[in-house]
Amino acid sequence: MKKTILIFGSLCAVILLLFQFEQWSLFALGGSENLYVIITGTLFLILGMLISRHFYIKKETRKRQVQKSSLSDQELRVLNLMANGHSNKEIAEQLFIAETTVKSHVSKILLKLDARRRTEAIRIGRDLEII
Amino acid sequence: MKKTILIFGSLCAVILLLFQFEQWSLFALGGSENLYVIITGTLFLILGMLISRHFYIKKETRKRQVQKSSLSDQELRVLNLMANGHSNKEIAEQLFIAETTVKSHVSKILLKLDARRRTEAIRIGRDLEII
DNA sequence: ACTAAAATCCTACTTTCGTAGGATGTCAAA
DNA sequence: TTTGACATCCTACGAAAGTAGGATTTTAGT
Repeated sequence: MKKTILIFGSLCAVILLLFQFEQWSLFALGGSENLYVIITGTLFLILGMLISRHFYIKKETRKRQVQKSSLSDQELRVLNLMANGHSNKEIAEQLFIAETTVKSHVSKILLKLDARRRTEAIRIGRDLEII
Repeated sequence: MKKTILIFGSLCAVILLLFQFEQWSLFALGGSENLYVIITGTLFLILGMLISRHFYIKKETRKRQVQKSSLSDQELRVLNLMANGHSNKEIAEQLFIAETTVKSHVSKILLKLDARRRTEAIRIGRDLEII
């Protein structure tokens, strides 16, 4: 939120500066209106692109709401390995535990995240940004 | 390719029209340079946003064409539904095809992406930015 | 028109995943 | 001390997922 306000404030400042520059250029450039128009237009063009870009980037990274999920540390580790495409067996090997234990963890993850499949759990985990 | 040329041509036409409008407004608005500047700037602003937007969209669609070289349209649809956590049965229902067909598609996806599990295929798809 | 790829469907089979329902041990808070 | 969450492991079963090896029909490119 604060970041948004800062960026918006900066943009307003830039706009004001541009207007200042225009007023100055009115005297400086005198009668050559064409050049003046081109410069002003170009500046606004750049500004427009920056603003557009800003909103596009915002749109992509808008889901920043990190919900503290009820997953334990180990469950989170399992979920991450799952999301990396590992099988229960592989996860067991990497965490030095039995495959049955991994299954227990997975079942609890599905329960806690209200998912019916590991792929759904992964999607939910991504949505909650806990992966 | 032809589409690109058409879009680019259209943009050039728009720019030329804008310049035309500027020349006209020089006479029409007379001494009120401030209003003139604001209008011109705004038009360029909009143009800048449109151009920027155009390139952003292009950037996204360019990645989509990388995918087309490997995965077919339907396979891509299946992969996306998979990534959303759907089962083969659910995917079949959503695409109005048989579950066996979905299995065929999934097998080909795994082959093409060199994955051994659907979760791995999802991860690879994300890495390749085709999801 | 011919051809290659895509899309559709199938049977039969193996493997992996997920559930149900336990048991045991640790460790921290009430 | 009791309670509860966490972590570990198990058997047995059913449900998905994935493989192998077909077949047919559309669709798009040369």
